[in-house]
Amino acid sequence: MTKKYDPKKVETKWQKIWETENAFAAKNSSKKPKFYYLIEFPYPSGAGLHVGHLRSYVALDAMARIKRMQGYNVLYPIGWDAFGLPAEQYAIKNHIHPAEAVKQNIVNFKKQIKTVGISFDWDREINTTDPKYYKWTQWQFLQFYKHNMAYKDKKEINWCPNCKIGLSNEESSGGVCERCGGKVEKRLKEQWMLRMRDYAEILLKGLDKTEFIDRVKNAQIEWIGKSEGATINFPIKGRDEKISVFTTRPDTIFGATFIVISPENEFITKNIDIINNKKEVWKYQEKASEKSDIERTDATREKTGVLLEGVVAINPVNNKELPIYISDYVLNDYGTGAIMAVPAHDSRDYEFAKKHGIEIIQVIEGGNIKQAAYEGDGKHINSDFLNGLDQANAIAKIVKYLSDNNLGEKTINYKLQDWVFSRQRFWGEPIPMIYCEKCGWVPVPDKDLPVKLPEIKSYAPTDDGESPLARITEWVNTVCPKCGGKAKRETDTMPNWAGSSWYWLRYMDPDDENTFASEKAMKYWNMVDYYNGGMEHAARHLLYARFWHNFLYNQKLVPFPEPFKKRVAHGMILGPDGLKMSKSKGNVINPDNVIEDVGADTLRCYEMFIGDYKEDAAWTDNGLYGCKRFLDKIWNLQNRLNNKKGYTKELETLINQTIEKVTNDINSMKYNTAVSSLMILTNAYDKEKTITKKDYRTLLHLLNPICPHITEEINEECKLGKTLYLSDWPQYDNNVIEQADKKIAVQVNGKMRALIIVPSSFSENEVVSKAKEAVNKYLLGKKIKRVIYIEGRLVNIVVD
RNA sequence: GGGCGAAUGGCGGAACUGGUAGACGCGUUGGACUCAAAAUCCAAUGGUAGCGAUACUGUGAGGGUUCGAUUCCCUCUUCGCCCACCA
Repeated sequence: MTKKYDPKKVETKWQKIWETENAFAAKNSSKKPKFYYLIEFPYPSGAGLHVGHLRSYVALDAMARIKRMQGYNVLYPIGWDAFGLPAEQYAIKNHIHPAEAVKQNIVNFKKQIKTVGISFDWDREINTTDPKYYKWTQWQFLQFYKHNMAYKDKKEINWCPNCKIGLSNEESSGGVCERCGGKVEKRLKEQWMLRMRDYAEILLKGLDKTEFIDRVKNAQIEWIGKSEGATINFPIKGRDEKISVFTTRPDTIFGATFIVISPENEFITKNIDIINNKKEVWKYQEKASEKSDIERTDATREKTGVLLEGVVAINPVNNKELPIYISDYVLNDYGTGAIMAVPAHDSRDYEFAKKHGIEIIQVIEGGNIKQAAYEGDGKHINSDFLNGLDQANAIAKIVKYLSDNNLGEKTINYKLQDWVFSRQRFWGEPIPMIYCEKCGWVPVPDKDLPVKLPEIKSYAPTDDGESPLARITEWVNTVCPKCGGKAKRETDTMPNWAGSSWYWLRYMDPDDENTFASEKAMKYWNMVDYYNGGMEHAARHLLYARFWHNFLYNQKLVPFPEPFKKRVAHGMILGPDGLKMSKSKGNVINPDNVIEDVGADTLRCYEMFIGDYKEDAAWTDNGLYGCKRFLDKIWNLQNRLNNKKGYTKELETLINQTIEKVTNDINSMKYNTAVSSLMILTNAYDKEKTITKKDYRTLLHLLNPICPHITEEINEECKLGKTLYLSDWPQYDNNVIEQADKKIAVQVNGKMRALIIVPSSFSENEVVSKAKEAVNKYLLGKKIKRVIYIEGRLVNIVVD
């Protein structure tokens, strides 16, 4: 009789072995082919590891373990993305330095991950809050600055009065603060910006070099938001002044009946002296600034606006006078912040025109303009030299006309904005800049990096919105590196996204003190082959990371332009109630408890079996226990071993099929069916009185990537062969699969009527005649019109 | 409003490239073991009719293509995600 299965004992034993032997360390040079798996490194929160984290860690762990057994030099690293608000807020509340809180959380996370037996290369562990790491984040920021890619700009930013923090467009989408959920206001503030917009085209084109899943690619394309059109200049009557508008439909210019500019458009301030209804305009501007983005962008809202009295624009193609309105349906940060309104062919302009009683001129045939704007294609009318042309030809002609006459030009626009890179917070990388009254902004010299965060007592932001660093005069006051005079440090810190915008590079060479990663290491590891993360990061993080990397490439600081070859996304693990797990709902599953209860291998197995990896799936304890029974069954097979060599004849085909299926399924992230096929194989073994050592070992080997502890233990205990993780991954014999008897479905008129089993050597005629025999009673008195034969699968007999 | 995706038993989910629908697991029911329970094992399990072999029906709804449709095409419904007054 075998020993009882004690998961804890088994798992601790093997985890210790892997640690002592440093079993999963990647080598920076090797004759083996390389493979780089990357999971999004976690934020080490106080709540501890989540079963959702583990779903992706285990998934890539299984892939990584197979790849190693297939002879690859695999890099599968982990680290900590530890800057950010939660640690800071925890620190404010508990009067503990965020670094201390982070340190404690990391200890806990690490302990938790280790009990799951993920084959991370712990030698390469990194931490974004470690000065040795953020030295290079700062250094890279200075590269942006030195190449004129970082600039300071006083601009309207999204301001969260609650968090007292400036937010990027992305972080305040919907007019709501991403962190606290509060309403976002507009506020002017000097901010460091990165010229991400300059990289819009590169980021778009770069997607061709990747194999991201379509969902992710679309998210990227959507976010970059490229559109082609024209900029057209509308002169102001009686003034040496003009309004530039951006339009994707320059062909409709003869239908323009008014101009709309955004309430923030600088045209207003510049020309305020000639505006007759200043007060009304100011009032509208004030109201607009109070509105949150969510109110402003609610498309169902009525289109309000104010006419600028005393100012008139001229349509450059026909000299028609056009009134100018300000309205908040025009966005200041897209295009030129001004549009030519063509109510006949744009539904928003149509709505506005109807409300304000403005003329509507149809310039394209089609639709019913009395009822709604017509946005489709058609023959141009009322359009002078464009008459008779369709949209594409009219656009080409008008664009040429505009540029020939110096009235405008072809323009490409992107929704993508420059990256607001400043945060008025303590717990982030200090931006390594010094302000000198004499010299202006001066970068901190490389030799003085990193600019470390000081030890301070209070981490709360100041009420005026300055970083808490601004209060530490001994830290702020410094000397100018250029002239040696008195100067002050920048007190803003970097956003949370900074540290995660290059971390995959540091993994390649985590201990290098002279560079962020040596060229040799980067050339060797090259692109991340497989990058797993959540859909919530498919737009922003991925865009920032690609931008950062492409920039470094353009400065010849990294040897390849795109960081990630393949990006895949996992589904969430939901609570047993089918809702997203959250403390407040009390539906959180703690992995520690699960491991205590059933062991890590069962947890791993269940997380892979729970459902389609790409989709969300709800946790059920019963499903977990099902996996426990599966492992118990495998453990108990130890009693069935015989002394025969090779595979059991009756099992040979199934074993070979299972090797093929498991290998392919795990490689294509179909973990649930991989587990399922191993369950089928186990059930087949269970039906046999005895099995051979080779039968058993192959099953264990195939399960090893998903359940590494129990499989190694049995393999060792029963002396089945070499330690599994050091052995070659099983190969299947295709001949065995092909020579197996074939199950053939027999249909009559497309209806399933019988199932026959035929030797693989049977010819078509033999199969068909056997099939006819099997369904004879359905054929009596019928005339066979046709027989369809699909080799190895089915015979369909078509009768009258 | 736009884009993408999804819809299969009581539940999670399988099904290659158009070829046995419901694998595998859970749950449920019946049985074995037990003084009893747990655990384990065996059997059944889409629906309807039938003692039964079996027949019919069945992948959100309706139509189409095909020898054959969960899979392809058209129309519609519902849900999810992402984007959203982007000119």
